[in-house]
Amino acid sequence: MSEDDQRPPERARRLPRAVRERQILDAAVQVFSRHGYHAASMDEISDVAGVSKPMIYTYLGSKEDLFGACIRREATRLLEAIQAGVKPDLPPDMQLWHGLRSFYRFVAEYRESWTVLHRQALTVGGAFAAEITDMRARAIQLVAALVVSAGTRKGVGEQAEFSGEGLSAALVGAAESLADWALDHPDISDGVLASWLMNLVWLGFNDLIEGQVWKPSE
Amino acid sequence: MSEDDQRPPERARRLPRAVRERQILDAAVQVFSRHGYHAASMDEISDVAGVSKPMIYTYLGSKEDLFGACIRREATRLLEAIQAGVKPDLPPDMQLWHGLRSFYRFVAEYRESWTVLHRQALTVGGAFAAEITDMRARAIQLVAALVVSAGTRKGVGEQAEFSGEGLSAALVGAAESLADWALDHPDISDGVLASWLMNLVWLGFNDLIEGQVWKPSE
DNA sequence: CTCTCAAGTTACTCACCCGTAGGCTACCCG
DNA sequence: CGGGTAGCCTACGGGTGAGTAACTTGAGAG
Repeated sequence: MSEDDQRPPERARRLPRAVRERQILDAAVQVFSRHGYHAASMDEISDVAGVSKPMIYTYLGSKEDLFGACIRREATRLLEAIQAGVKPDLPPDMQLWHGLRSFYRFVAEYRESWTVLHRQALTVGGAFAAEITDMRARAIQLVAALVVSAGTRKGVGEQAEFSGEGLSAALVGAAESLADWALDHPDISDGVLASWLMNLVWLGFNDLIEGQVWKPSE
Repeated sequence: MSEDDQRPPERARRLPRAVRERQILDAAVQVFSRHGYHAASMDEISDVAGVSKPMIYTYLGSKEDLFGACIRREATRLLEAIQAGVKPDLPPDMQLWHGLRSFYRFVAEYRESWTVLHRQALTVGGAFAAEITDMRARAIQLVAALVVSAGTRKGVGEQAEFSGEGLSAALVGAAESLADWALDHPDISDGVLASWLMNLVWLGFNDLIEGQVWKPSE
């Protein structure tokens, strides 16, 4: 084949460091999201990245360092995507709605990022788990701020039936779970997903701060 | 030490197979819940179980078999715990409430079981992930049945703002997430946790089937 | 008392995979 | 043109952990 003389240098060529680093991180996110931290091998990552293994070590450091770099990049992306969608001067419910829409848009577009952050990051243990847990805690407190803001606006404080933090944890969990569900139902738009959640949660929450309470009827 | 002559046979002794199998499974759940599937080593499990490694292989098979046995035992326990608490002839909301209470009671009592099922099982991939996903799907459909039952009772079918399956996925996620949160707040009783969720979700859901709808206000 | 079989162990093999040593080649600058 | 440096690779060391072979010991049956 005379083409073979022309084509073989197709792979690799010399590229600047920054580009390689991005390729490696992309490959790493992909492989980590598929297999999880421990089952992912550096060989596979280097293979997917189209680069030899020592490149990874010289550019990004050890496996743990690499995973950390993935986590941080994807976490930053997610947070920026959400913050870009939120409008701080709207009322709490509209803020929440816009945040949710941005969130679902992100998950749909970067599902591997979401998988790594949501499922795999916790299984490593140690520093990363703490980092992720921390980020999630910040998200919860952000939501809690909205909830409490809406609550005090109506003159309701902490009560037996009402724990801002607990409810926010539940709400964030509901959002995450619905995100997972949506991965299997790509035809549902982010607006619809956000609306479902608003209807489920915000209406119930509104009742609560209006003084209406559900009690076991027995 | 003359006691050493009496005490050394304290570890191990000869025990019937069934007892050893339980010890091994207990140890495996403990270790898997701490480290996850891949990071857990058979040596550590055998050590915790107070048994040598070949015992595990003769009784429970390979590492994957062992993990499967753990998953199945804990999943069965969880389902039985929930079913034991539920009263089928009550109205939907009360059924849900009792189910939730049993669930939170189980999580508090067997937190390692919950960790293995919720966090670790999905990271193995392949058959187990499918099994767990399946079980979770059954839970969601069970909840969906309750939700739809309550909905049709009031004469509401599927609408744009209303997908029984989606809402149930969100609800189950909220319950799971609140369970994780509750692990860090052991002073909150299962009744309170269940009540929070009922207030958040059921009230909102009630509004929904009454025709009240949240809409973006812009 | 001894024969047999289940309970249990030590000590090994083998594969996999993280991390690195050392060398090669293209591009740039004087 | 010739060095220097940044991009890039092949090939290996070494450690860890799954799974096994082959041995030992106790307890009950005849």
